[in-house]
Amino acid sequence: MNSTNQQKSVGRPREFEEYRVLDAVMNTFWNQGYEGTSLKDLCSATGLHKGSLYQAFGDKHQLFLKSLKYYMEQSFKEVAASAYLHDSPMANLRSLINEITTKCIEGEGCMVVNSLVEMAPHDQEVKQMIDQSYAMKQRFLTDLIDRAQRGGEITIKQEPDRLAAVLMVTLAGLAATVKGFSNTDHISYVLEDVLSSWA
Amino acid sequence: MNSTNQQKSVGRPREFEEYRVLDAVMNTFWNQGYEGTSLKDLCSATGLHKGSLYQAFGDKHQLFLKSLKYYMEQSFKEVAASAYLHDSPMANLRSLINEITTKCIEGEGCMVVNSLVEMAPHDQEVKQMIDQSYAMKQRFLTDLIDRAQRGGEITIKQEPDRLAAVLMVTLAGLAATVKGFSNTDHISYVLEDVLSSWA
DNA sequence: CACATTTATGACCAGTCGGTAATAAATAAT
DNA sequence: ATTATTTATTACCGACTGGTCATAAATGTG
Repeated sequence: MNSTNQQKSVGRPREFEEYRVLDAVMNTFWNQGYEGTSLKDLCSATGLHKGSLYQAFGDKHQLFLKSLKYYMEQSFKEVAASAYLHDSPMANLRSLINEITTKCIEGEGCMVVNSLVEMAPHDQEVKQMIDQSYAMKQRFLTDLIDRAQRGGEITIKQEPDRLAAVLMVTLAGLAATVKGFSNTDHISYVLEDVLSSWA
Repeated sequence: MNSTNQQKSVGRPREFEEYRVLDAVMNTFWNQGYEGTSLKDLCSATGLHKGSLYQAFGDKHQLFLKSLKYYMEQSFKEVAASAYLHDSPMANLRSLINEITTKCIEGEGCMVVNSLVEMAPHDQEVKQMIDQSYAMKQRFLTDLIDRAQRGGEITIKQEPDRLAAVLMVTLAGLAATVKGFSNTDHISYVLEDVLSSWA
């Protein structure tokens, strides 16, 4: 009901902003992984005591799920805008892919891919969240590719959803590969090379 | 000096075969990760007590490094043979990639990619091991691609090492993506699609 | 003011963590 | 048989794990 931060409710008021805490938690899980992050880590990252964390967000696992959801929403917002800058679908696809690549290199990977690798096989909830996010992104790419194909900007004859799958897998590979490279120059061309092979 | 398992040394003889233990350890780390695996897990996987593990292989981290090295050697041996079956470089490349894809789906991922994602950013030794393995595989692919290009089987005009980088990244992506798919049908065509876009 | 309600804090819990050390057992050398 | 050497087993360690709970503090309400 209260979409703003105004809280007229009874009781002692919160001393933290939820999104800030979620952001700190997200960053910690992002670069330490789930098992590699202790509640102590989360407390020092957020400045909260674990009692407060539990009361506000639930246990470690729920906290992780919420921070992963937060990551998915934020990163999608940040990046999707790049797909509406130009008139040509292919130009939009290129700038979208470029933006993802840049963010991926800056952030030294992607929390979704990290979670996919670490948790998906043993955590049904994480797997489902990633599944949904994957499907949405796949559709997003398929649509762009389809339009680029119809417009003749992509000449390769292959179903749009299969091309989109190639992009999705390559992007996942980028997120993994970036973690082992000090010099990311060589890696930043990979997605461009894939796209240019479709022209 | 003793390349066989014969041990004429003094003292109580070992009751386990080193490679069996390493194999069990490898499998445990492979599908639970480093942080997700406890010494207790390793003991029940190997049937050894932790005292024995420590004496024979060192601490958890050393044990991990040894099992990762074991994985790299074994998996490379298993797969590289596929690249010498045919006369045509492109056919060899295809069967190599197919073999890797199959193994990756069967094993539900790749221990190197898992370790890359989980550990490389915070573990210099793991990072170096992966770096070396990456470089070797990259050269292996570059050589195959170069020959396929000279023979006219690959018509796309792009430096072989850049095409090899595309394959490496896509393979890493496959290893990550496989972890989230119950139905791996859609995913098994991705590498084929990449290769066919080069023809 | 007293009260209900919510949050913040820190003490506390049993269980597990990685790792060590003492001891027992099994072998070869003497 | 005794000894040296290596391995197997077990007990043990302090530190940390995720999680809970009692209490104190801060607010709105009556």
